[in-house]
Amino acid sequence: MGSIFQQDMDEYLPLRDVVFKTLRQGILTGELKPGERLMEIHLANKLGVSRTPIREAIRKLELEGLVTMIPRRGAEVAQITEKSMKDVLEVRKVLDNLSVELACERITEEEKEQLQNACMDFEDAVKTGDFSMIAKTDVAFHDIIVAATRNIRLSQMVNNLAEQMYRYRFEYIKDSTQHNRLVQEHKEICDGIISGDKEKALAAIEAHIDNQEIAVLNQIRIDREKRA
Amino acid sequence: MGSIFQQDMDEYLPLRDVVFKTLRQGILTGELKPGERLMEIHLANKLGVSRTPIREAIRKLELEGLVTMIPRRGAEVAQITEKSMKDVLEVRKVLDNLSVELACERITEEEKEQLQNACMDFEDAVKTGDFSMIAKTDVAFHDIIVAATRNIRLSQMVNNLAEQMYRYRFEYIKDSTQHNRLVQEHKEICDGIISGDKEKALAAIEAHIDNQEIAVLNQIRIDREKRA
DNA sequence: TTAATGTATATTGTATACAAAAAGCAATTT
DNA sequence: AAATTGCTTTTTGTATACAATATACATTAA
Repeated sequence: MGSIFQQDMDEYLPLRDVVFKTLRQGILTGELKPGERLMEIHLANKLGVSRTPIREAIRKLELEGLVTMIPRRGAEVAQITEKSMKDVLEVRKVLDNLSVELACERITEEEKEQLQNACMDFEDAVKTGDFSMIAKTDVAFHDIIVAATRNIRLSQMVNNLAEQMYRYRFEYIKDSTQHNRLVQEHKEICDGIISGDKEKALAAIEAHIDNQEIAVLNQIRIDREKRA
Repeated sequence: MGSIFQQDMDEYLPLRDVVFKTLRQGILTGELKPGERLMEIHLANKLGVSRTPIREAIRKLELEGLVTMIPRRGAEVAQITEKSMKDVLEVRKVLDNLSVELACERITEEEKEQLQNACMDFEDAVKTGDFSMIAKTDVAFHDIIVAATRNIRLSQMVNNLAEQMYRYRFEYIKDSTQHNRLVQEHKEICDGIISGDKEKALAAIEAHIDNQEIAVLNQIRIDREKRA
């Protein structure tokens, strides 16, 4: 009994969180472009809520670094510059290394299975060529790794940093010449963690991030040239 | 000319930010205790503002990890557990290492001077025994190091992590048997960075954090025993 | 034409009002 | 005595109203 009620309870989310997720999604997919102003009344009308939840959502996005506040002028979608992305990557490298290291030490047998499956799901998604599926299975794979660290704060921080780059991920994923390499990198990370071979896993994750760095910085330069 | 106007402009802060800083300060100093509920009307009356800025400040504290939200029940000051502190420290270690490493590479001559001065200020503060002065000069010292990394995001993250431990810092600083060691550690970090000797600086910062870890975890156990 | 000024409009900042849910408590029942 | 029910109070969640500021645009003067 009680299943429907329980379900209803679980599904309850304050509007501010719904708005928060919606706006974040919009920023990460590029629907809301860097520099675009986030005007409260406009958003409120669009989402069918009042200004209050909009404002509270913006406060959180502000701390996440996805929007920039200008006092008495409001919020705008944060610009992505080469510098800001290099800053993110500089931190991400050490935190991803830490994640993999801890995951090697702390992963459970159950999670090993999940990781193996996620790795295969990603491979399948790449084969189908469905971009949104590729993106989804990629996130799922990395989520299992950070969860295996047993460190919630680390998970949050790594996710937040990864998020900053999701804004470029579509371009990255669309480049199908990279696909085989991506699958190969995932497999090596997966093998390394499952076999507890830290060195192998670390080398693989480092290569993985380095390649992302090249792709993202390249994309930024392309975007800049387009504008110029 | 225009100096007063300019000053007024600089001093403008939305109430939400004033409230944010006030509440954060309250949490870090322990005036607001872990588990204590943050009731909006009560805080609004106490600070002489309406609920709106209070709510927006709480949204930010939520993302900083200083308050915990319970839907339809409101916010409370986040509990500090041994686990949560170990999580923080695990991340802090690698980010502090990164900070020192980058600072070694990127610090300017001007900053070297500032660092040297900050190091001496800290020594002086310790000699006087003024706790709030010790805390202040300690923060100033570390601020110079993170600023020297030229990585704003890293700075924010390190500061946020350090913040989590400020909640215990007073106990730590009060223990005067530690003072000489603290000064010594600061000196070694300072020397290492100024001379560009990464290994020395890294060894020193690691020892510094390790000692803080011992002190903080110890304090948590003491607090727990008090409660029991 | 450019710069400056004034006015209207749009937008944020803050306060308040109203609705919905949770918590506390007393009366009642078992 | 313990549990349950219903009522009251408190508190959050959301919407709206009002005030202060910034922006845009037209008008005027140099």
